[in-house]
Amino acid sequence: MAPIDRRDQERARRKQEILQAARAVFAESGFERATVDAVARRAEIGKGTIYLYFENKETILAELVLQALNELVLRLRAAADQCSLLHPDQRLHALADAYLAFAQNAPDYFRLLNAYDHGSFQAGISAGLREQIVAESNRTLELVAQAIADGMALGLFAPGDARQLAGVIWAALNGARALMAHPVRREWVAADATDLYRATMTLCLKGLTCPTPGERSVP
Amino acid sequence: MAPIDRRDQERARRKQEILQAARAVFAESGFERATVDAVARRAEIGKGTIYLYFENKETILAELVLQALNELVLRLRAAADQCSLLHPDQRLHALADAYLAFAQNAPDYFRLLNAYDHGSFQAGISAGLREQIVAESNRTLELVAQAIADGMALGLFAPGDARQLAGVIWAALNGARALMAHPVRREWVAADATDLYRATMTLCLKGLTCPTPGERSVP
Amino acid sequence: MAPIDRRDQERARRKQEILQAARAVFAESGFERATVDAVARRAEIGKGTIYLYFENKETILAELVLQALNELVLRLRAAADQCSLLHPDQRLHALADAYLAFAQNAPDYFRLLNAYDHGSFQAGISAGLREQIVAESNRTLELVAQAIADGMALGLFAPGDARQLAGVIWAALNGARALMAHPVRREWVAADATDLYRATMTLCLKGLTCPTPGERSVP
Amino acid sequence: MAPIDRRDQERARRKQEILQAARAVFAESGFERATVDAVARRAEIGKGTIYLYFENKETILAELVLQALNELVLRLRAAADQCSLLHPDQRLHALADAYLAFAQNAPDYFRLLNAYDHGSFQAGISAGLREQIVAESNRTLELVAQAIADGMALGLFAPGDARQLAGVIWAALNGARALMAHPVRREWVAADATDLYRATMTLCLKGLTCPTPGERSVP
DNA sequence: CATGAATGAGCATTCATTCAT
DNA sequence: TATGAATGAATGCTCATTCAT
Repeated sequence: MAPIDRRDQERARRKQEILQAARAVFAESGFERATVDAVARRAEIGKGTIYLYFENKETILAELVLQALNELVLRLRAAADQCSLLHPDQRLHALADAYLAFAQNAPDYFRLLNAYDHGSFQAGISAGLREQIVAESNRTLELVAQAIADGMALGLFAPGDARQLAGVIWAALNGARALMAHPVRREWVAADATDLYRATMTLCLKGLTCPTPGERSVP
Repeated sequence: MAPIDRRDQERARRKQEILQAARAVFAESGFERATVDAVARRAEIGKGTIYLYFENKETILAELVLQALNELVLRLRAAADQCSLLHPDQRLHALADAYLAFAQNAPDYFRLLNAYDHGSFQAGISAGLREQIVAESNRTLELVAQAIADGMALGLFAPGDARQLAGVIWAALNGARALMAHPVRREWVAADATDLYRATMTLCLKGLTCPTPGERSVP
Repeated sequence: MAPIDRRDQERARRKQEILQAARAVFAESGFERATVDAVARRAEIGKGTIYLYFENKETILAELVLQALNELVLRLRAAADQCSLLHPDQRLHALADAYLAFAQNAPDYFRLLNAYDHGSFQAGISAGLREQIVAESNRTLELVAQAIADGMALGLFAPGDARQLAGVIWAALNGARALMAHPVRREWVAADATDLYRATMTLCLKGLTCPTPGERSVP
Repeated sequence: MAPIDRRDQERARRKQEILQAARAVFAESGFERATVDAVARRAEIGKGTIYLYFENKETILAELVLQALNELVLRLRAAADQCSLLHPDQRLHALADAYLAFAQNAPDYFRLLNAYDHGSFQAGISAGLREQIVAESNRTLELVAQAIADGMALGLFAPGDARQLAGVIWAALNGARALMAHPVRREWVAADATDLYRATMTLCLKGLTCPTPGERSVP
């Protein structure tokens, strides 16, 4: 291993350390309230060091978001692949479950995704990074759209605009998750978060599904 | 009218002026970036005066949120009342439309609702105010739940947990709106925001509806 | 005296206090090294207060420079007026002496003038302020040019471009002052600063003067 | 050539490379704003390496200043030598022209000289270096003083303190150059920089010169 | 010798909140 | 009651210098 390799590796490791520290700090205090100082303290490095690895506070967030999206897409793809031969219903359920699992297992990443979606970070983030995030973000929707399109092709789902329906379903899942993230509303609904989430997917699938020919053609 | 009344009235009017100024300023710059100074300038009063009417910058937000919720509930109730005798399907569609209309006609209030939901404002807001907000917020869900319960009672919707389903539907609508608020995703979905929103409600209703007896009992 | 007047007066007084504190601090450490904190401490006020009176650190410098120039022009004009009826030679000597006196009595102001001339403060200073400074700065040269023009009109000085000669003389005086400001060079020249300064003016005047007709036409 | 010599040579070359890089960077951004990082990048070496060759950022400036002075003295001496047999008037003109040429051909060096004169770099620069700079700086004045002394000895200039007059003339030239370096004042004077500079020298020489005996003793 | 990663003091500026008038 | 001047803690970011490799 050449020394250059070692140095690059070391550099990448350090960057990861900072990112993980930032992930924790941002999750704790929210991006706006979090300070670079706090990130540095968490990473046990000097404040200036952070600026050797990142242009900006905002760039740290963006890189974290990209990382989160990578992880999410990975999980979604794994779920989709595993169910590629099954009924699209099941594939969609699997995608929904993977999404929920991600939100539950990596809640830090999840908050970050939301924070990035909400805030307006046009300045400070390089165009390339922004594009990567958009691309990766779209990939999640594409996996859902593919499952729907497959279902339509098989005549299991009523024909329609797969992308639009993917949007609807993804939005519904997201909404359900957001709803249940609020303790107050969770209390009002008086249901388990996972149950409500599953109910959402079930409801959507019921709306999506073609009445089966067998049920229709009563002699 | 006693002088005390007059004074109270004056005081209430002043408070409203500040709130409306804050509403405009918060909408323009976002809550975090908005400054109390800007609110005072907008309201054409002294900065210190604001603190005679509000404990905090956060309290201003909270009172605005309460106002926004009041307005929303008013609209939703109006929509529900107008459709109280019609098919619950139509009542739910009317609620959804009223919600969307609110988001479009009072975008300032809407941003505020989201900002409040997102931020973590535990400190600085009095418990009483927080409770009022929670109560008013729940009222929106109750209207939806009522429509669903009525539909179930009439045998039009499959029996189930009305609150849970209200949560699901409300969440789906909210998710749809949030999805289409993002230019990037709107582009990907390639659909009109209102269309997707309606499609969401339609999908949910399809999932909710009992197959009609008439359709079933084919002789 | 209306309260508004009093408030304005108070405000102006405060501004002056800050300016005088800044004058001292800038003179001590130089503009670049001086910190706003130090100015605040010197003025015995909070750091934020400074920004109620000035946009910028640079604006403080600019206002000080304007003040310095006002003072300088005042002194030069007084000197010129007092000698308006005498020989232009004497008026120019008076202007030079006034300039030197200013440099010696208000050395803080003088350093500031130099600092401003040297630094590049395009940003941060309002256009209006910049223009005022330029105008006031030119006024000093105009007084010199006027004296020269008068001397030419009287046939005492050889005819020529009064503005150019004013530039030459002013530059020479300035150079002399700058030279003697350096201890090292003062030592080398081994002359009193004031003597060298006067010698400069004398030399210039000798170069300027027309040989008097009476001395030439010896029968 | 011993290996030690080679090493010394190599070291000197390296030092020169750094100095030339610093010269460019300082000229571009000014000494205060320039960063050691930028110098290192320009010199295509590591940042730490610079500190193997120089104690300080300030020392780099000082060594550059010494180099600039060496170059200036070289040029002045060449000009003086070439005119050593001519009328002292011409020698002084030649010195002035050489000075102006230096300012125009090596503006980087010139800015550095001014920056050094202006800033207060007592700390950080070794006493020895400071002394060298003083010595070399004085050498320029000595060349002027010599020309004046020669003129006095020949009876061409009125007798007087040659050093003092050298100071006056040098200061005048310097002032003229500084005046014309300012766009605003150049505009006011409405003259070509070189013309004004020459006019300054001419004026000084006129003030210096003895009325020629032939002109006086008209019978 | 050469490197460049790491450091942390330092800076200009902002802003929610207080309080004397 | 209304005001707005005053405050100072807090923030993101820079950069000369050091030091382990």
